[in-house]
Amino acid sequence: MVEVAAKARSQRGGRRRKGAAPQVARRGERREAIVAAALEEFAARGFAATRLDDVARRAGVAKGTIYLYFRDKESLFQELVRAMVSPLVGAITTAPLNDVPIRAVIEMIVDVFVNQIYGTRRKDVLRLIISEGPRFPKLAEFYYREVLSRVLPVLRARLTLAVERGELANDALARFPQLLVSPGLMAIIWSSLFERFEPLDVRALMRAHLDLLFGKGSAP
Amino acid sequence: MVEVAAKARSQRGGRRRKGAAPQVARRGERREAIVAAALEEFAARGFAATRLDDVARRAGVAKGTIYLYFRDKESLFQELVRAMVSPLVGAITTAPLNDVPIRAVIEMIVDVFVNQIYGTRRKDVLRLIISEGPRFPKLAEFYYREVLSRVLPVLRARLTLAVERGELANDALARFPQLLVSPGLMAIIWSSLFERFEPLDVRALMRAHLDLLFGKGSAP
Amino acid sequence: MVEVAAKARSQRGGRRRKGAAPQVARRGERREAIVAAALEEFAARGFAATRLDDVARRAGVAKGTIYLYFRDKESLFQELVRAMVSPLVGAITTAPLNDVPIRAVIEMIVDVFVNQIYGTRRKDVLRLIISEGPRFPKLAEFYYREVLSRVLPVLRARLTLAVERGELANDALARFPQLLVSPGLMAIIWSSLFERFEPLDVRALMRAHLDLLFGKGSAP
Amino acid sequence: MVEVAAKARSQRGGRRRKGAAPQVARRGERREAIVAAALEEFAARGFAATRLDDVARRAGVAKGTIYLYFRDKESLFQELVRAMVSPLVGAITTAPLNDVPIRAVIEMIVDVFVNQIYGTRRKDVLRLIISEGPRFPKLAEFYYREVLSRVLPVLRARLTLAVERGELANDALARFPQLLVSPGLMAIIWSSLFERFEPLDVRALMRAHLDLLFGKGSAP
DNA sequence: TATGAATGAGGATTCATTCAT
DNA sequence: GATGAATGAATCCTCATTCAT
Repeated sequence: MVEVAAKARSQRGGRRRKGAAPQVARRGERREAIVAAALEEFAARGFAATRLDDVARRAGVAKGTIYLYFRDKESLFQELVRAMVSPLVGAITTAPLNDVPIRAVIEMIVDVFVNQIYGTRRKDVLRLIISEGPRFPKLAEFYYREVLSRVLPVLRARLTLAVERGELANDALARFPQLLVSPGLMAIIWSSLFERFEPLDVRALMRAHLDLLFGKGSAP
Repeated sequence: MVEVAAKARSQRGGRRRKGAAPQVARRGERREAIVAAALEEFAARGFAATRLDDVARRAGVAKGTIYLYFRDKESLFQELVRAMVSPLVGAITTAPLNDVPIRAVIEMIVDVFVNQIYGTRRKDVLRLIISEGPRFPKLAEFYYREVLSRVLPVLRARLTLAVERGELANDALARFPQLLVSPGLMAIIWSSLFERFEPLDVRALMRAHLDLLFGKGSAP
Repeated sequence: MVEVAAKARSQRGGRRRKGAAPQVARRGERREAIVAAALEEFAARGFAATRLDDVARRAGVAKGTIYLYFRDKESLFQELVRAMVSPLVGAITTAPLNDVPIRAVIEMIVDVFVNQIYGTRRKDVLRLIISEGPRFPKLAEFYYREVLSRVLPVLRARLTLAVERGELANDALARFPQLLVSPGLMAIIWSSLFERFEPLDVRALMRAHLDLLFGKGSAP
Repeated sequence: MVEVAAKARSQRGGRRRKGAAPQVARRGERREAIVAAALEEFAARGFAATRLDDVARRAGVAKGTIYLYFRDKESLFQELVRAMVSPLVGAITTAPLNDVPIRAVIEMIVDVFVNQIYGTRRKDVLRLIISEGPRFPKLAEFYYREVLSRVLPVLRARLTLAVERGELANDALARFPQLLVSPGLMAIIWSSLFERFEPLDVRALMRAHLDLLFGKGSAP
């Protein structure tokens, strides 16, 4: 807003509004600040127990401001999830999977999970989907439509190809690609519940998972 | 004006039986009815969004009656989880695992999961632990203490033995027994979120999981 | 069934102005309106039997508004008492008592009681302290600390001086300054209980009290 | 009840009711136990904050039993006060006051206050009348009718006689007999609020009060 | 008579949402 | 646009009162 205002002033000799507090700049940034704050709060308390008051405070805006960007609490929640989930889909679906050995494909997926999800806020988003999904059918639907219905077929196709090519010993993974990612799910849930009692080394867990799939020591 | 207040406040008090709601007889049954109703409601709405009013109505008791059996909403929730989880532990930890081939052990575990958890209300309880655990540290602790810290070591020991005996090709499972059950977790979560878009055949999923672990067609 | 809960719970939220209730303008005035309304209600019904709903209605604000100004019912009650009591202390403790004849001092005290307490809302506040004090130890402590522990020593000192100067026939008052004000207490209690059966003329009562202390007809 | 039952059995060969817990004996005693328990609780918490549950527990009876003896909470409260207050009235109104010097009369009153009221549970009853009276018009009326309207005229008559006889220097007390007892009121209230900060010696206070009325050292 | 489990109206408190400024 | 004071519906929990046993 500061920059915008300056530009406006030079263009038409305008005047800045009286005594405004230091504001987050342009509209987009404000929205992002709210989304970021909301993620923190929703992740920490869940949907129902999160107070918009706290979201506003954390975002550095007034409570009413949230309603300038989102219809209501539920919209904020759903848009937050959408905003965090969407960017991820493209990466996987557009990668040229067929020209790469299946093990490399799977290791790439594991890598993406560890680095792009588990190591980031997206982990919290996934946890929110798991926790709150049953109460937000639209959310589950969105996730299924935007993510699963795009990623799973691609994955299934590549895995089926791998079976046909003899890259995989059997068709278990091809029929249930979910088995590929279930350890990731486990890691997310474990960390949110039992980390303090018994930490879980995700990388080691995922490597062990690969060992199970391909046999320990197989060349990558 | 002064005079009416005290009298007015004394006008409370209940009446019995509104002529509906199947009355449960003894104390134990009533408690169970409340727990059962609470499980339904908590599973459907989550902890925060569940109204004790609804629990009471579903249990066929008055709102106040719940408080004769449970200190408050949180106690009801936690005791509900405990009551559902506790009975399961004994079965696994006391089984004579060492005298049985590892594949049989694992198939038994899969069986228990499918029949004693996935096919019952315990599935919902597990989902509740996953969803609400982060907000109820005591619950996560309880589950870790009562279930994981008992079951995992036993499992780990048996899997380690299997590695030593050459029953397993590598130590991945022994180091991360979580990998054994992660498909179960996946199934629970999938069913709660995506069942309506794409049903998941748990038995087939678990069989595929076994295929991955032991190779398809290996003798059971 | 699962789907409706979250949405339903979001349907809350207020609307403004129901087209009645005199709206109070600034923040300070609103707070005062609440305090004034609370005093009326607490005085009429006592702490426990007072409904914040009624306080809000009387103050012309919504129930929730009270919580913008006071943490809870108890805070409202205690702050109300403090706000009414505090202003009074200064007057007495700063008066130059030693340069005035003891009779004048005592008559001033009687005057202050009759005009600043008995003839005002402070009478109700005192009655509240008497009635509710045993249940609000903090309140009794506050009153002792802010009022009694300041006023009594000053009074005692002046009365002791009066004995030494021969202004008083004996040291009864100096040792128990409470005797000086006990008729005032009696008046407050009598009026709250028996006014309708037998009105009590406070001024006459206090004059009779003075007659007892100094002998009737003594020069003022 | 044990004795009664034994007698009954010997008289008509009766049988005791099955498995009764050890009970407070005859009806009157039970009622008294309830009243005694109620006094403790009401004195400690006030009318509104007292739970009949606690009264029942303290009395060693079931909650429902209270309703066999008293219509409701308010009745219990009022009857409790009545039961404690009534016995006291006779003593004062029937004493042959006219044949005794006024100082002896007053000292007797002070004595009765110290020993029969301040030193007993009646102190608590008086405090309850003071605290709760405004909310229980019937109670205030009862007290006025049963106590004040009987005692005050007698007292006033004797004090007037004392004035006429020259036993008293002026008519202050005769016109406001309340002045005679206001220190007692003060003592009750002080003890309930400020005892822990500054104990009050009632006997000394009342003696000082007498000193004020009659001059220190006057022969009793 | 006595019991105490059950009832459900009542009231304190919270917080999503609105809207005057 | 931005603010945040105000609103009031919603819900937890209490406890006087009832009544089946």
